[in-house]
Amino acid sequence: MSTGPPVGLAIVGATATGKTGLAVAVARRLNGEIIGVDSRQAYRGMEVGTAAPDAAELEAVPHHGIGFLDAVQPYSAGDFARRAGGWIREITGKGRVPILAGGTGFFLHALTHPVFAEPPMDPSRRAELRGWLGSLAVEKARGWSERLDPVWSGKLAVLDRQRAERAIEVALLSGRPLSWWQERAEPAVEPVSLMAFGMALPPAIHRARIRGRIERQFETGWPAEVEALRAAGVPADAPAMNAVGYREVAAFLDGDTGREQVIEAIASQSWGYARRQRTWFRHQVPDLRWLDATEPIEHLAELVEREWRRR
RNA sequence: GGCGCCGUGGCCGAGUGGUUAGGCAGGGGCCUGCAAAGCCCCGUACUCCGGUUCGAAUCCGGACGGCGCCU
Repeated sequence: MSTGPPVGLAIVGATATGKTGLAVAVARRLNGEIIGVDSRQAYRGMEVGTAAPDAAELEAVPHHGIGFLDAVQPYSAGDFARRAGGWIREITGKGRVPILAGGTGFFLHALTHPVFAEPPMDPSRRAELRGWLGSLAVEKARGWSERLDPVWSGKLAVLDRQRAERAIEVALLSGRPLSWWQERAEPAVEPVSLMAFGMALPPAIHRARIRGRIERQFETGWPAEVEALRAAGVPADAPAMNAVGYREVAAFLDGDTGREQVIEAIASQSWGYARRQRTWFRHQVPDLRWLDATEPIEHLAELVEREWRRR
């Protein structure tokens, strides 16, 4: 992946393919530490719903990037890349092996193919701008984006709202179009080279695992977790709250939908997410070595260990 | 056995002589800081066999299947 000898391992794949377990097993063999590449497990108080590493796993191997943010704090690809860069240096400095594990492909990408160093943008102006943009019709936003940054706006087959707004924001707040920054600005971090493995599962088995996991999550306190987040005053539109299932569990708590129905809905959401992940890894991570995730974890860990040592 | 109603793509469901309904499910894809997010694309189906017609999923007849009622 990227140029140069790999400084660490990456274990990626769609949800519920067993990344966490494999990462821990590999870390034990290689004297490694794990860096969570997960935009939602990064939040505190969402352990159950995001299927974050459990206490035993956290104790067995040092983890970074897991459960360290409040639900209201934003977490972006750039944030991740900067932090991960630091964690990697720290781990490597101890003579240990960094193992990047998780399903947020874009975050990993921001590390191997760094995003540009973003100029500072006034937060209050930004908030104000966002408010205004939110009230715009998509076509309007698209129009502004095209005017402020025709280069960027012409790149995508279809300019969606999120990206149009981003282009407008950067152009207005930084004084330069997004495409300018992308082309000329310094990268946010030094590119990192990793040896990447992907966990793959046949569809039927994968679906069954997803389904089973959701049921387990319900049994191990997902509803209570959502209850606690609400009690803590976390608003429904907090950055962390659009994680798969949280809205559904909230509806369940309110008595709007039955348990079976909610589980069904979450399974369907998760499957859609898993598909997007698969597509991403398939196309965005070159030299990804696919692993048959139906194999026993220790067997896979041994395989990864061998590959790593041979590097 | 008789009478009536119905038979649309994986499912649901409009249409009723000549344009791709639509929804769900499923699949493929995009992605330079909201990424567990956001977004794009993909199915010519009408139970079967005859007939009427320039033309039928749509009309007529029959077969088969389902449902209901009757004897």
